[in-house]
Amino acid sequence: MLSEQEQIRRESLQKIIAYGINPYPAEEFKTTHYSLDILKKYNEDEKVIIAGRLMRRKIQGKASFGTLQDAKGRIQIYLNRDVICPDEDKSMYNDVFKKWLDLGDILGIEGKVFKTMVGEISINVEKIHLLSKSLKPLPQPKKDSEGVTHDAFNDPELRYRRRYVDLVVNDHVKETFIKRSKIINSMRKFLSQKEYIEVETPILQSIPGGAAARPFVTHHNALDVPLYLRIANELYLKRLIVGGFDGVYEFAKDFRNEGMDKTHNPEFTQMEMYVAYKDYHWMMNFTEEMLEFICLEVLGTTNVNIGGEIVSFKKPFKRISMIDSIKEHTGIDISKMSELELRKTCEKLDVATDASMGKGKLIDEIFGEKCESNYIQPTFITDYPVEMSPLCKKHRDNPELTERFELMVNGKELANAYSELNDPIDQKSRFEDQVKLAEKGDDEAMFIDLDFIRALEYGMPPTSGMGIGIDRLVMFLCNQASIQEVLFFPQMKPEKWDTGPNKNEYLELNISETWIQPIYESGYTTKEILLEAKPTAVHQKLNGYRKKNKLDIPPILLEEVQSWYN
RNA sequence: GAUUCGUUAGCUCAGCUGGUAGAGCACAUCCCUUUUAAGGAUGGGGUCCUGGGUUCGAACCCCAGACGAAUCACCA
Repeated sequence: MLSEQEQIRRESLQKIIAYGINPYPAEEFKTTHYSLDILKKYNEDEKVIIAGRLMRRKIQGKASFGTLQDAKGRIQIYLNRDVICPDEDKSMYNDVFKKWLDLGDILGIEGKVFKTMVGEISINVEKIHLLSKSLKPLPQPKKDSEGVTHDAFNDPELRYRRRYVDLVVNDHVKETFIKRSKIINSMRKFLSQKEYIEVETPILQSIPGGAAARPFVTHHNALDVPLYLRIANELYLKRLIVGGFDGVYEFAKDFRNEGMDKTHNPEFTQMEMYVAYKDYHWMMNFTEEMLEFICLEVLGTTNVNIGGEIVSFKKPFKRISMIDSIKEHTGIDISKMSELELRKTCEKLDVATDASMGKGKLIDEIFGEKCESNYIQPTFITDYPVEMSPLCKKHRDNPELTERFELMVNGKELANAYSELNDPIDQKSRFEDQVKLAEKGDDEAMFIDLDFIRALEYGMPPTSGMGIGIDRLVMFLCNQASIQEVLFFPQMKPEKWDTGPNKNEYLELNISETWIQPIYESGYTTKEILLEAKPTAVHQKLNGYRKKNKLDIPPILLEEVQSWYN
């Protein structure tokens, strides 16, 4: 059922076609300017051609004002009847513009630049072209002279499901996504300046490796094998290092079949990179250099407002080992503790544990509970317990630790990096430990990837690798608290659509075509629902519907309704 | 997964103690040749998320469900 406004727009569409205008023309429309160009450089009487969406219209007799919104901004247009229609025939203004065009229509405008009496740069329209008719009314937020928005389009569900509307109507949304693009470009520029190679690796993987997470499963028909959407691309990028590239990186969509919240979406973007002959100390320097570069290039400053805190991305960032961090925040030195002592410490600190947790997991819990959220300013946390990191090289000074760092910003993980494990024998035994975890029921334990082991057996140079969450980085640099604000189309439950009546079902009952839609619209959406109702009630409801919608058909007779029930 | 909140016109939202469904913008008609959030006048527009229940009577109370948001838990 169309709303009144939608019906009116469809009627206007018909009138436009009857008048001889194609509402959806095929031809290229050549523009000379963007709105922004005209506003930036005022050239009185300059002839311009622009295209965009009509966002405001104010008709005042023979003159009208409007606002045209294009990809770069908005500009006011002025229409005078006798300028648009210099001849006798005034229908282009009186009918087409005033009656049949609507807010939201895409128009091409030819005219001359001028300033109104109030001094606003505008276009005096000489010719108007309909480029696409809009059949659904847009929300109409208004900004007042103090910059306060009234009637903002701000229902999150509508905004995410109809992002196209959100983008048309909410300027700041577009800005966020433009900035996202700039951040990614800037990172790519930085990596490419180092002469690393941008690569692409499989998204469909038969063994989902490189991280601890539950995968999405799919099936390949021709090969008749299960395939997984990648949870990471780490193992493939390392194979390329084996193959002799010194530096590779990939901007990768990864997929994890886990819970969603304001920092997690089932598909998300990571940039992973691997560089041969480096270690995690080198990678820390590299990471802070890269982030500083991006901030300066995109924002022009290293001071970033994140949720009201000023966070400085000026290098160097603070570095602290996990054990020292725990010492700093709890006053307890856990470095020499046994598993039992750690468990007691957890109890004392009120950190929840369970029996399956090993030494490493216990340490990680303490850190997660007591330390992590304190790191607002960028901080490298280094030297994680070995159980947590099956793909990471053991620490050169302490075999219980690994050469790993995570970069914490605003209490959240932004990046994760290792001195990569390149000892195939050690790697195999770490994978086997994961298999044992899986057998114990850990559904996030890693799969064993024998081909990856084989690759390491051919020899991988010492390498450092790093992954950085692009969505989170964008959230930080755009000061957005929710991942949904930095993804065009965040994951949502599928929308339910009213697909209309199943006609055959009604025809089976000998119901005439003309009454099917009214029956459906009256709430009898299936045969079963209709047959459960009383014929007299249906009869009344249908004639009520006929009257209300002013249907041009005779009222239905009770006998006819009753005949459906026999 | 738990708890809380929300769902009323195209959009943003009111709607008291259960008693005929409201406003602003948008839309339509008429008037108006430079408006600045929205010139003036008049008018049309509703599956009050869905399904049950209570009641003489439900947008409102009760039960179940759908969708969304926040917090927490789980998870990187």
